[in-house]
Amino acid sequence: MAIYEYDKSYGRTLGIAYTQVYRRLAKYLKERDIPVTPDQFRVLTHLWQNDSCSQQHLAEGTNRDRANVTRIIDILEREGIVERQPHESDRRAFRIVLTEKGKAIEAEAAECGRQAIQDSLEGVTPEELEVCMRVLRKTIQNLT
Amino acid sequence: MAIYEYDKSYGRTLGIAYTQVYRRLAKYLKERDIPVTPDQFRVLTHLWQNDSCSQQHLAEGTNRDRANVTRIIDILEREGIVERQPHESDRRAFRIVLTEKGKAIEAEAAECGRQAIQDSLEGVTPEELEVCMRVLRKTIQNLT
DNA sequence: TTATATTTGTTGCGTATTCAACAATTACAA
DNA sequence: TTGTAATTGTTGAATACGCAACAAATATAA
Repeated sequence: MAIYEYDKSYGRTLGIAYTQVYRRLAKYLKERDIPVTPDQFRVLTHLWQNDSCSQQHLAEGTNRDRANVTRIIDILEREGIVERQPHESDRRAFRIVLTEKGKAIEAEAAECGRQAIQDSLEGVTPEELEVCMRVLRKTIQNLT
Repeated sequence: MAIYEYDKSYGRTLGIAYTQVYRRLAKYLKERDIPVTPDQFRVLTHLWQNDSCSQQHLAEGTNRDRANVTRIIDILEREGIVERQPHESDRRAFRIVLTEKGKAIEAEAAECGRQAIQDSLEGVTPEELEVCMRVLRKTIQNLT
């Protein structure tokens, strides 16, 4: 069997590219003293676009499981960034709402995200990016 | 400010695509009763191509830090898949070597990897994949 | 209405990840 | 050669992730 170059495979390249973007985002957030990790950022983006949704909804929207969301909300709540409020009609669920602090963070945190992505795409043409995004979306679709 | 669609960004799409491939690989490994996680798989691929290297070398080759490699090697050693052997000329370092079991796993595990990638790329043309890989490599280069 | 199934969130467990600090060893410069 | 760097691996702490099991609440079927 010919040697398979694992480290040049699609899966590996994808993994390393993602990790690098993740670390860059973490770096920018830390530099600006925004007390949020990239994973928490992911949950927050969903809330910025969709405030006061349930943890279940957050889990679906961030491609994670409920247990995970429980713990991330625990931390965000401890940091005073979100609050758990009772759901009006379903006593199993919470409504996760942004606090003022949580809302105030958005502009700067979003700038970190934009900057990380901009860094990562330097020298890439819009056409190349379009094809790349299409492939990534296709991958997601194929595996979902 | 216009609403920024975080969930359609390059960073998010990259993250979700990677997670999906990761989960698919985990699924295939589990189905075949290969006692290795995708993260351990990553370390193993490096050893299959480059046996008996140091943990530092493994960390560089897998885009992780040394602490991480220490713990993954702990697990792989406990599972009887690799062994720590003393380095001939540097008493700080180990040589990580595959056991027979570690070598025997390769064929089947590699098949899991290939299958996961094949699943993820169904319907993607070679030309599209080429562009996508170029963008991903560029991202890695930009952020390294 | 009542019994059963499903949904929502939580918790335990094992693994993964980064950061910072540390000891032992090695490399290097004065 | 001796004192200072740097390197290698380890550990602790905090966060993250997926899976399985669980209780409480809700939905649904008999």
